[in-house]
Amino acid sequence: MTMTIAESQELMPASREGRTVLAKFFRAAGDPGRLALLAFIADGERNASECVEKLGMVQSRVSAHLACLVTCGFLSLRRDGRHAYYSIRDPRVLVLVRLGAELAAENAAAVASCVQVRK
Amino acid sequence: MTMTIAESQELMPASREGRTVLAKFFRAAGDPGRLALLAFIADGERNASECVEKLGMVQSRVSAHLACLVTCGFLSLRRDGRHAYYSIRDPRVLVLVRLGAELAAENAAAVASCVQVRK
DNA sequence: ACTTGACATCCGTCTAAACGGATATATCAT
DNA sequence: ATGATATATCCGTTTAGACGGATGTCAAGT
Repeated sequence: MTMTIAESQELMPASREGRTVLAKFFRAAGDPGRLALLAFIADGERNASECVEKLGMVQSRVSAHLACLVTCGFLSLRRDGRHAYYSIRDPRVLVLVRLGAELAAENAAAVASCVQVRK
Repeated sequence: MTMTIAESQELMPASREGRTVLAKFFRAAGDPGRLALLAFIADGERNASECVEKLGMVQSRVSAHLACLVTCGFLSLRRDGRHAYYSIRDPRVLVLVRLGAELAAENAAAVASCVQVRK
């Protein structure tokens, strides 16, 4: 059985549903507010109010974004009393974001000009 | 000057505009159709009609998706006569997608259930 | 028990963006 | 020159999703 180099390690799920999940995962990273949260929390565990204070987003937005990042596997949640503490769930999350940042930065002008993804 | 481990290598741009670009970049990867195109083209250089034929998307969609992937630095474009040939622009693109696929797969059920990112 | 503070959820509004059909452009063949 | 084929662009329609305000829930302090 022959296979190309690209095939030799599976790139992504072959099923439609698998790709849909992967697309959702990437879109979870595809919001500036959520990226700002990731960056802030990458610095160390943070609770929700610290995030609100630091990022100057309204509390309901921050809460929803954090919930999204937890559900999609970027953050983990630890509850303590009335506080909710968020931290990076897996170091690979940071690897992914760094790699994306690297590739995006090399193309920043072009990416910024993309009309399909406008904002 | 002290810094945390997370800070020791820059995670992402600190500026609002930089994060916006990064968010756009991730959203370019955040569409099932574009992911299917990436997977197909990862197998080897393809022209647009091959993509249309293989993926069963309408031609206008495929064309727009491919343009987006080129602009955002996922694919490179080579023109030959009336054909447009697309290939993966940088092996790191595949690394990024694989890593995303890995993380998404570990959380597939949760990701699928995320209400912030619905489909 | 009541209040306060932390967080989550609901809701209406508005913009982003996916979609497919139609059309434009450009290249090649005859 | 004409027609056919490959790709790109335009457009209207529809859904996804970001946003902030209001409200709900739940734990701690008094």
